[in-house]
Amino acid sequence: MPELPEVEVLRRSLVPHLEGITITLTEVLFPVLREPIDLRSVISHTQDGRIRRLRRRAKYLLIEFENNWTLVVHLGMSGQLTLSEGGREPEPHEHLRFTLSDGRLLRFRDPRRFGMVFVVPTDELPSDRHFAHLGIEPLEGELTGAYLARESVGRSAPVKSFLMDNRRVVGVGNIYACEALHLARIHPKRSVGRISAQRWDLLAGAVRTVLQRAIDEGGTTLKDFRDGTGQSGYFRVSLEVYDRAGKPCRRCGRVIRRIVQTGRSSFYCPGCQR
DNA sequence: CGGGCGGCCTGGAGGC
DNA sequence: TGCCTCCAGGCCGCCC
Repeated sequence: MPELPEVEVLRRSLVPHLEGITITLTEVLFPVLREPIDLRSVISHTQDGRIRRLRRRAKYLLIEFENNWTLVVHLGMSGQLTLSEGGREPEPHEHLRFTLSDGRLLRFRDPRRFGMVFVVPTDELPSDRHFAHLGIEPLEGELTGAYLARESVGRSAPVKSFLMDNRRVVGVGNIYACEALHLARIHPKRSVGRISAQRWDLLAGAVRTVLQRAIDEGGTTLKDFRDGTGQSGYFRVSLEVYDRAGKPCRRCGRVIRRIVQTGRSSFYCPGCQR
């Protein structure tokens, strides 16, 4: 599900509801995720804690408490973090829930269990093993063609895998890698060793443009993405290539193709992308 | 050592 | 209707 835009949309949707709020009860219903939830530490550092602010790093949502601990949530492929006003009946695949001081619930559900939930002291977050190797944030001014060109020196990987490698740039997953490459008119299989400086500039701009537009549209809901209040995103209708195999390119009319690269589907236009 | 691949899970779609 | 296979937005570790 969630690439950078979806996590950012989730974060923004939760800010007005969570910042300054106190958690009165933390309950772990089903601790089994890819990394098991450490009940003791999650409960002891969030229950009775007051949320200072919500941040994001890469595809991780960071819920920072005034006790200087941070609750880290990763949605994996199918995770959802939603506020609910209704009853307290457990929902399907509900792993964890927080009761807020106003009585509402913040629920974490994740059918496929690729998500992650853990706590870490806020000042130790950068050196945590989930974060230490991460590359730059694409929307914070550091992503330039020169940076990408520099990072690609001595490599031969296809540009799509390179874009999705979070040691270089974070937040770009399968959908937005395909979309950015289409916008920059680069074939997903092109080797990073054979991309000109001008084309790197174009690609850096395309990544930022695509991510920003997706945020503006509330993210991409293919199936199950919802923000913290249950809203779907609308960027799906703006996708130019992702999941459009067999349909015409809206820019040149050629038929969009699907290929498989490192086990993932890549969608591209054989007319525009060389 | 860069990079490709399998594995982790459930559920929905489509073929027969 | 039911059973099977394939596929899905991420990430890590293993292996060549």
